[in-house]
Amino acid sequence: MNLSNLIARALLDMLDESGSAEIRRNDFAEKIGCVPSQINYVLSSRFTPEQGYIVESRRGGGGSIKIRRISLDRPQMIMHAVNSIGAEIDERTCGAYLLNLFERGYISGDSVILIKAATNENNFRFLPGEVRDRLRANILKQMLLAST
Amino acid sequence: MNLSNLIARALLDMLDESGSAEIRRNDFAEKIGCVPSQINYVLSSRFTPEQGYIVESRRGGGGSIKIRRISLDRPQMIMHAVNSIGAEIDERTCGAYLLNLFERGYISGDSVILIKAATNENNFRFLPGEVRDRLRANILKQMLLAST
DNA sequence: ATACCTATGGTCAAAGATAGTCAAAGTTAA
DNA sequence: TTAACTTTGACTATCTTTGACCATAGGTAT
Repeated sequence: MNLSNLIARALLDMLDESGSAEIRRNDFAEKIGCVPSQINYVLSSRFTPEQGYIVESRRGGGGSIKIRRISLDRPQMIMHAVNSIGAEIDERTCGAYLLNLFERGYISGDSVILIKAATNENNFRFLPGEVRDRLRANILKQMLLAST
Repeated sequence: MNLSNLIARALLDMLDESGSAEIRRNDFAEKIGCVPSQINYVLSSRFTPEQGYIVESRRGGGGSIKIRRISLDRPQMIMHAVNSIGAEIDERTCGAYLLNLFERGYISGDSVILIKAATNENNFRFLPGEVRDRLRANILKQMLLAST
């Protein structure tokens, strides 16, 4: 494992906790065991806006580097959908959500097919009716959040 | 036996274990006893997509070459997997199936992510333990059959 | 206020570490 | 004999690591 990957991994760990991370370049470099400028290299090669991150920094005494995951258009839309789904959803409504997201270009056709397969009522037939829609909501939300 | 066949044989041996192999070109060439570029020759003459392989590589420090076998009989393989899954499957075993199918090139990385999201134990927490693995097996099988 | 000092982070180019390409030379099989 | 396949190495492309030098913010002495 090369140094840059190590650094990226460490930053990712910090980001996982809250979606943002703040470091002091020199301290962090020393902890990792690299020259400070390598932190810049990693940031510019693996934490670009294209890759979904915003990096801000301040120089001088008390300076630091802040990294945030940004919400592109799509992630925001997905989050909005997930939040609006609620605790239960029936198969019909689930299909409507998927069609809508697909038509607006937020999820791929392949994803729709897979999600429909996962949320199909047939998978749940052996379960009591009361829990099926709740289960479907859980699965749907998880899959939307995971979809590319 | 010429060098290229030797190299191909060595790669095939590595691939047999999991359907994928990773080498560092220079090290591997030295072990075999050939110039590094000959590895490229072997890859481009014997590990093409037409022959059922995907080759990916990365240059620079820490770089490497990855080789994956893809399948020419995906439908059969998927059916075989579906049939061997049985009525119940736990999350761990489910992950193993997915990793195996992915490494052999039967399903895409995107599909793996979606299927894992759908079969995650967290989705089932509110259900009694006895039904979770049965439910997971249903969903997994449906999704495998639906996956591209 | 001004000048200076110190503590940060930023930039860039060179060196290092891999892998890729291509064409010439060698070998083999039809 | 000749066309296809193999082997080699010089040159190229990409990614990583390092360090010298630059820029900026805040504090301190005058």
